[in-house]
Amino acid sequence: MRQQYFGIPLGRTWLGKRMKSEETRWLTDSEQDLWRTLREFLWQFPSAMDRQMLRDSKMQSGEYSVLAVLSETAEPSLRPADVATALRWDRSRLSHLLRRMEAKGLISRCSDETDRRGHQITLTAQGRQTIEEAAPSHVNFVRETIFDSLEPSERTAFESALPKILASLEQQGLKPDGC
Amino acid sequence: MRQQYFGIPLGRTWLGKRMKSEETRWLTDSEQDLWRTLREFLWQFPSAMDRQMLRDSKMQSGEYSVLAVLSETAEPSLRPADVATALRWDRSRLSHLLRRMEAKGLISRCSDETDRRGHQITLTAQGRQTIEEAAPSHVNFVRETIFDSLEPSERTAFESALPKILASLEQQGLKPDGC
DNA sequence: GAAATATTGTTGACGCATCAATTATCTCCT
DNA sequence: AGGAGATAATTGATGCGTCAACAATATTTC
Repeated sequence: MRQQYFGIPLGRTWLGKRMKSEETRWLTDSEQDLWRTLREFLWQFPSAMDRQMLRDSKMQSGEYSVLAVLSETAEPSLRPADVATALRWDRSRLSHLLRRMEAKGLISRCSDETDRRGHQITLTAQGRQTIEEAAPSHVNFVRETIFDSLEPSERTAFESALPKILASLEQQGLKPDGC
Repeated sequence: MRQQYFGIPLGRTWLGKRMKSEETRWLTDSEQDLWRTLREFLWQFPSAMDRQMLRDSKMQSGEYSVLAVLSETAEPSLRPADVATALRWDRSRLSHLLRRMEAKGLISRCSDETDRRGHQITLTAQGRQTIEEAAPSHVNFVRETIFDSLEPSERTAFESALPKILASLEQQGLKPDGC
């Protein structure tokens, strides 16, 4: 049988002397099928969502996320660290994005008087209008591609499985810097 | 109730006159919960996988994919278009990556005599060694984070649900250029 | 209260993905 | 045969994410 490195390596014929097959639990054929599908989903879905948002709202999905966090909070303004925590982003990525969003007029920054290391981020009127206009087509995309595709039992399975996968990611110690 | 733009907009109070609420099927509370979790998964998983591969194999996951396709084929060499089709990538992305991989010595390119527009891509000995060494830790990561987290019923649900989601993405007409 | 340490946020460099434009070659059609 | 259009692959410009390094300010510790 031919080696299968892509889905995930299957064949063991190539295993050299320095590697014992007991050390690795290779994927079965059906596990490989699922992995290939999942990998395609992980690639295609965010890519399609970005394209939809750029087409319909002239926006990147990261900007939408920031606007959403700002619009949902009860506070009049938030600090970058709060937004970063809410989105589980590292601070550097957020800082770059906030600079671009400020240049576009979607948010405004002013210095925080209580903690002068930080800033206060505020949604501008234009920022609020932007997300209000972008929201309907976005929810439409998510509903049509995700929720309309899922049977109730499948949805339940997603609800129970995804948090477990996320928890196992935590254990891997592979988080980015700022989280 | 406060607006929920992130998970996906929930509130309708902000809906202005130019937009009728009937036009958009907003998400319910429990749908929003799932969407937030899915969104985090879509972000965290590829990011953690990239970090694992960079840490353990000094490689980007895209390079792994290309090496895998080349190593799995029965042909001695492939054309870029074949690799692009297998991975569902656009040709431009692949072209840039192949240039970098050739510079690293992972693959070699020579011109195709039967169709002189194209090239033949071949896995070098170093390229084969690289993927063989990278494979065990990669499969380990996938098994520990995905398969060890899934109950049999959840796995079945993923197997039936993901292809349906992918099919609905196709219908959206949001594919990149080269696909 | 002062020094050590932690935290907040920014910046610049770099690698990668994406898009539009381009070149070279092939195929089809008359 | 010859020209129109399709296809293979590359290139350059641009924007974003990541990382390491840094500056400014808070907090902790003794």
